[in-house]
Amino acid sequence: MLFMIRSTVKELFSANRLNEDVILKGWVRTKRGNKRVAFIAVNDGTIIHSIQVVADAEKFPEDLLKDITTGCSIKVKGKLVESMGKGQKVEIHANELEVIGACDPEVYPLQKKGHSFEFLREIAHLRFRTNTFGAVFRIRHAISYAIHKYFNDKGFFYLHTPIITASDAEGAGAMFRVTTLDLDDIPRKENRDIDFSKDFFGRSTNLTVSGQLEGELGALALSSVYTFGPTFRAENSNTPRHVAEFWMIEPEMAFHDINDNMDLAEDFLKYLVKYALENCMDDLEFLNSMIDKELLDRLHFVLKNEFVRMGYTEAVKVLRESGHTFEFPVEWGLDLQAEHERYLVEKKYKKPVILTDYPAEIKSFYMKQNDDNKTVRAMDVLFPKIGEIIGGSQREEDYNKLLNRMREMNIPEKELWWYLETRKFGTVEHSGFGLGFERLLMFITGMVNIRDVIPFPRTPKNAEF
RNA sequence: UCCUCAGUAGCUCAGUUGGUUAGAGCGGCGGACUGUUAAUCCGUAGGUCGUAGGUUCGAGUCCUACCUGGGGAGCCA
Repeated sequence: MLFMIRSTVKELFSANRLNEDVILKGWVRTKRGNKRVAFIAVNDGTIIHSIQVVADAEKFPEDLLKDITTGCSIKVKGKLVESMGKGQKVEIHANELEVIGACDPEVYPLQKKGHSFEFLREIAHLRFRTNTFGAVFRIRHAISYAIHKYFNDKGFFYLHTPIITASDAEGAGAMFRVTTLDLDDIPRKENRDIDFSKDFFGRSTNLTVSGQLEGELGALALSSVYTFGPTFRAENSNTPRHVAEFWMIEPEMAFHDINDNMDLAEDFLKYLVKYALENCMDDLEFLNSMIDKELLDRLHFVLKNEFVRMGYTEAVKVLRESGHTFEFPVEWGLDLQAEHERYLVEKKYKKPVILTDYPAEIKSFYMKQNDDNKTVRAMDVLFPKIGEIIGGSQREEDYNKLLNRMREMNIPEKELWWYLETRKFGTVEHSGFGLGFERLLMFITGMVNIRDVIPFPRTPKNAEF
């Protein structure tokens, strides 16, 4: 054997390489043993499982074995053999060992034992090396891929909507300003207003809070498009379900009404859950055993059951007749509170619920107005434990109705002239929704804090790493 | 932003009505053990008690402000 390439742990466990000489590189999770033999668990992140490397003490200098500590990176050359011990089928009997990068155990923060997620957030640069976060981020990748696959297979086009936007008209939340102005010497107009004509784009700009409006432009030519990109909200939100920078998937479809929209949302979510079950079982089983014993049951349950679909008006009726005492009032015209949504999803129906046809006053200007002149074709998908995972609607395609609504809600029509023009030139019925990628991941992984499903969470007062 | 709980060793926590030298488990280190699985057993080091003020003879403990984190609410994905 003149030349050998490194094998990953995943390959060693899946391919039939028994009794072959192999090279392994990875990071040491634990080392056990005695004077005669050392057992080294090596993980390279390709799979949740670590592989056991067995080193006979007599074959290696004492100092070398001493340097192999939790966290260090090593190269192992040896033979893949059936394990003599219980707990693993195969292991590597080492012939050569080399420490690639040492790791001082006095200061290395990760221990063999479990750590709190709060602590691991403070060492986000190292938490990838834990079983839990390895699993979460492998799943995050798999679901990202599945999203593209789903839409591609359905004939959707991936549309890149802008990250920097000049429109702050949508009202989806507070925005982060993008500027190159000198903050120590801000140019002012005569009336003391900031003179944005001196700014990079010659106008005020922000980070996007949604690609929807631009997505609609694409859909009204390409039929079906989707976006999948970063989204920014400068809200001072401090909850386990909010981050300032997150990833959102926003499909937008021409010739689709609200029912088509709901069908797509349900099919899409189920596809992604199914994809996880079919492709990430190792990681899901780990999460199920260590994080959330009901995770797999819940995933299967969502697949098996149809989502409940009901109108806002009916939901209000159900809540009022429930006999349940709520802290906040339930009354037609008021927005539903978290406790109300939770009652419907977790107590009453015990499955995902899609609510539609909300009062116009509590929803966005672009939603299609119903004939009752009171409600709009909004659609919220509510999930157990997570709450609103999708928000969407059929869009108002009637130019005059849209314009009137914008005036009523003080949306600056001049800034959105391009949005209005699509209703002037060959308008069609269309719909879409926004899925919070991290919220979906919370559901699929069982993680209860959104900061633990995104590699580097951005929250108020925290932009470390 | 509001409500609420918390901050003590590397980690997770205990610390009584304020009282003398602040404890445990885990992890680390040293040793024992012929194949271990979160190994086990013996030994050992390790602390500006979140920060700044204040009350008191005396503060980890009480008070005030601030910082950070958790949970709940709002905003929403």
